[in-house]
Amino acid sequence: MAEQEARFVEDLADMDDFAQWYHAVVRKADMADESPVRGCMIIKPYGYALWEAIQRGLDERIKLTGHENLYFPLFIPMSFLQKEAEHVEGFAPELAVVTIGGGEELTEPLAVRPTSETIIGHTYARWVQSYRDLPLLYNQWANVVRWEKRTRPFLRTSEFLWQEGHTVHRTEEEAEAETLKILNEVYVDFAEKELAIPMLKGRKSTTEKFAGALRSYSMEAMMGDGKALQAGTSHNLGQNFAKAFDIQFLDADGTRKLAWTTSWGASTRLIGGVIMVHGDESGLKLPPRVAPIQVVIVPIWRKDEERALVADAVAAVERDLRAAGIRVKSDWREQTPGFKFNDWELRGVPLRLELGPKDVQKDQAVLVRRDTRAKEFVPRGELAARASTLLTEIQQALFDAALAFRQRRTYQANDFAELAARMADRANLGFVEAWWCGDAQCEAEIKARTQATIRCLPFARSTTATEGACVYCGKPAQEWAVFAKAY
RNA sequence: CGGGGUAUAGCGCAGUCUGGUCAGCGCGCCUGCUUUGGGAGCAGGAGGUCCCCGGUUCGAAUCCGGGUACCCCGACCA
Repeated sequence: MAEQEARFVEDLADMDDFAQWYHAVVRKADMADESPVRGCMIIKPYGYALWEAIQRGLDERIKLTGHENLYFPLFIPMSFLQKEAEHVEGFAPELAVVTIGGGEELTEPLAVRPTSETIIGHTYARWVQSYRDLPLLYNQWANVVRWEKRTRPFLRTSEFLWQEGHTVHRTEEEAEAETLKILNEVYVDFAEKELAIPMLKGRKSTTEKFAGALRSYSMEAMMGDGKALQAGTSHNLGQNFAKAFDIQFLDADGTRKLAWTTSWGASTRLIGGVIMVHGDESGLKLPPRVAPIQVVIVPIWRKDEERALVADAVAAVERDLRAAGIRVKSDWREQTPGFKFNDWELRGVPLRLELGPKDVQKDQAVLVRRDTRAKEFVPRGELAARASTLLTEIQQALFDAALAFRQRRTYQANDFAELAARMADRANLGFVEAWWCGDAQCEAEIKARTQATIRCLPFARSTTATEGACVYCGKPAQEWAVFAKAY
């Protein structure tokens, strides 16, 4: 028995080997499967249900902030990508290109979209005539393809699912406001409230910004191994794409003006984030608000009469919970309760409800939290209310735990030696805040020597000083930067 | 794309060095009985182009050549 248990959890127990643990969770929790195509994954129902929850949460916010959904084609003429110099340089190395269609060589190769700024820019140029047409606030849910050198399930796949928003504005201020609104009111709000992942918000350094953007902003999350995950980006594209695709409008003053555009995206990578932020040695821990199953009912019985008795009680409880808006599932598989307990913990279901003959007798049920494993006996009539309360508490507890972890693993460095030491301490890896002179050279050398990149120049600084010495060169610096190793 | 590792049943593996009763084990799966409040037991059973293509040989999971995919470490990126 002990041996079996050891064998069952062997891959998960060793969280020190985080990469191994991650792969094991993805597979054992039935989130995804491998595909025959390099770098592409099959998202299984349980993983896809989580993605659907993410889509719902983001889509709702995207629409609340005034955007509409539409859809552009998968293929983009190669010439479109070449119109914005920085953009093509950034994406050319990872393009998949179609050269044959219907058995015949195409006159112009078609890129499988790595992102849609170009084809959308081309189209927006026709849609925008007057300042009265602005702003254009559109979003699309799509798949994109980037031929990545190294892939990992959810975190980096050759094909991935995402939403990409593309907007056009009359003024620079309006475009900047849009960019920040998306970051704050859509991405961070969703990630923190629904995924229970605390986010660090900030601006990207020039090196790290989107290819073709004027300024990029991102939200960065700390994973369980202390590495950073860029979880959502919002770009102020300035007039770069408007110039490249000739998006102009006649303004109220009678002059033709170049428009200002933005783009922003969040992807299936968020699923990887949920796994790596909340998971533990028993597997996944899903935030209740996005968990495909919020309460799993494990019925317990010995004899047939008991089973019938329990079945009635389970059906009634299931109805109650469903009526309270809780996503519930009863597990009637022919397995022992112990097996099911472990199985659902592995899948990260926030609350387990045990119901056996003894409970039917006492008109109660047992509720067990996934996060703390705290167990309580609850009278039948109070189950739905208590479950709702617990789900809310778990949601908050997951966020609090993640925030506490990030705070514990966030350091400051005064000089390069301190920064390097932090990045070398694998067991306590995390974010390091430090002054940076703004020189890309310093940024590059830090990266070469420590693997750490500037995740962002955070909006909220943990120092009141406005100036310091660059962590690398020691020269006067005004930028407060967050360094980390990243996925 | 460089360096390292791996590919044998759904999963995890042994066998490969030294070619020939070598198609094996555990878990899982199916059937039956007994079980069921923290990963059940016994009995019987099903399941494999040994990743693919080519070569060497009387004979290849095993040796040689070439692919493909996955994992790890880098460089590149949501």
